[in-house]
Amino acid sequence: MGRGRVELKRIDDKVSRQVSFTKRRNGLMMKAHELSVLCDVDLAVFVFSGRNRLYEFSTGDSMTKILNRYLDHKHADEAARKTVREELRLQLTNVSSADRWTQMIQRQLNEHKVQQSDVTELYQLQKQTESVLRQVRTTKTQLMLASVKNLQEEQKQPRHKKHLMVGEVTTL
Amino acid sequence: MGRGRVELKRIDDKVSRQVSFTKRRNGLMMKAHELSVLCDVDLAVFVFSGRNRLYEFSTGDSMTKILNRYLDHKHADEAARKTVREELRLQLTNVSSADRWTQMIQRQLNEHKVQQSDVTELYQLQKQTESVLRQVRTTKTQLMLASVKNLQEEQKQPRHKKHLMVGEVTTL
DNA sequence: AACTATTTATAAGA
DNA sequence: TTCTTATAAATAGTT
Repeated sequence: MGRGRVELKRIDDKVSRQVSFTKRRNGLMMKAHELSVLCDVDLAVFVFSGRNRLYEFSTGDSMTKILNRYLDHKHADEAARKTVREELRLQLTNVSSADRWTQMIQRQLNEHKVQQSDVTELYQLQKQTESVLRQVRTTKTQLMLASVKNLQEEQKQPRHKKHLMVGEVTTL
Repeated sequence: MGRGRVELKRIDDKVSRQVSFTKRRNGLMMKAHELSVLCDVDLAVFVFSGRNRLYEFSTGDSMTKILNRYLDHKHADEAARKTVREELRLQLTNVSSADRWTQMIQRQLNEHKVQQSDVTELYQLQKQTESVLRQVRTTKTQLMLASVKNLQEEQKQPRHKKHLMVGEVTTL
């Protein structure tokens, strides 16, 4: 859909690849949204950029629910994993530390100090919250990438590590 | 991309909806594949049909493995994560100002603890942080609107310390 | 399941 | 980078 014919292989030119990435990523998300609305279905899309950024789209249901649904499909016939899955669902349903954290912050906002502050102060607070958000996103992405890397290595020679350190990602 | 214009709402006719679903689902998967190859990125797409059938695409089938791995390690990491959560909660309890909690969260993220938690949990944290951010923005907007209204009523000159000029509102 | 008339997406160019 | 445009590609309605 452009002036040239598209050959299905990695775009060599870095700039073209980046531009194409942005355009096609937006196109994909739009298509996903249209599909979900027009055909009344649930779906989810994750895209990881080369710069370790996560772009995602999912329908009404939270990503957590969609992932659970996905896992249900994947392991519906694996009895061995049923217990784990149930635990996961319980944990996700229950109030977690993150919930408590949020409630704490919201209480902070609702109580005295912050509401009485002026716009400039709130602007600072917004920036700080955005900063936290970026870190959470980055951490999440790094974790997922670490899983990928670990997986690749494990396919070559099995490890016994229980989990991953983010530091391992840097060599990707 | 067809004879009629597309209106973004659920297709009423069941047959048309099913046909569109098949066509657009295939299109979406194709687009996802092209994006991953052309731009050399990892991605995953899940689509659930109305009959709860799963259609998926992911690069190098890594997403399935990542999620499986996530489940596999859920048990092993549980104990350690619980400790971290409790620690985090205790520290947050003692936080009194917005600055303090922001710094606290950031330190938590920077140290190895939260980074060892799983992706889904971080996703929850992200969503909740976004929720806080929305609340901060709303409060800020309300304050700004109040400031504007105040300015108009006062018909005063240069702003008061806690007020903003109208022109500034749009840039915050 | 094929076929096209059209709309839509996007690769290049400006 | 953002916008414009020529063209390829997707697809809605039809057969």
